Amino acid sequence: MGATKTDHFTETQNQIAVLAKALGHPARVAIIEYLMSVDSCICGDIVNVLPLAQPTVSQHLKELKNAGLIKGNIEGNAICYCIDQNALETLKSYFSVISTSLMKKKYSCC
Amino acid sequence: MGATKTDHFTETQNQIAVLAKALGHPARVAIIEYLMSVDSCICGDIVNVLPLAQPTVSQHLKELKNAGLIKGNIEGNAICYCIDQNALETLKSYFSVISTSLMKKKYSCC
DNA sequence: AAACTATATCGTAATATTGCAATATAAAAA
DNA sequence: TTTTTATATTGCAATATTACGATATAGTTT
Repeated sequence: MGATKTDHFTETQNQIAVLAKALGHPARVAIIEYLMSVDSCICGDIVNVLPLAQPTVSQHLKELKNAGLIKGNIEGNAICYCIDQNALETLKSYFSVISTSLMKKKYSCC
Repeated sequence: MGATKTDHFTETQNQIAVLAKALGHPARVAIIEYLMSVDSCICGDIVNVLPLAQPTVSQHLKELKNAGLIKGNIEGNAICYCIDQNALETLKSYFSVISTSLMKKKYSCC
């Protein structure tokens, strides 16, 4: 069918999946890294940095925004995008907990 | 066209995207969480824990394995799956660096 | 106002994902 | 050896994603 059964999973599982899915494309990872590399949020530029056509980049930005990973403000002519710190913090915490917990267990049967 | 332009991005960008994509479905997040919740790696059970049919679960497991997030060993009748610590460590580090770096910048123009 | 700039949306083709019934495989138990 | 148990594979339908040309929108500059 192709439609994800969202309602069968926990809030957290769905939230992590949404964030992870948004980062499940190298272009979108590249966008985040670019937004990191510039000190403040940046208006424009993003299209010129990526090896993709403008509509494609626009679409990727939309997906990042829908997932809550970035925010965008209209700034006159251009649009100012920047990373949503909360979303990144969520991912950091989630994987920190898992990874740390794994190390404590020293579990390695495979 | 629908085919990701993998070759235009960095090694890291592609690696993170592969791992993130694998976690881009709540069922696969749930699988990781279940593997965490049991102390050692577990043979069987996974199908009974998820609200999905056996072939669907099998497919999700395959994707997690292809992405390098889990490992599987044949254990007689059953198969023993467990989390690949390295992959989780990679994700932890990646998001830690970004999140910490963001906090230092205290960048919040949007 | 006309031209330019930055970004979004529409339409569409190619491909990928999700889900499952049916079936295959292979080890274990009877 | 037949049956049971655990998992994988195949085939297929429904849907989603990726990419981009063409076009729209809206602010800026001239």
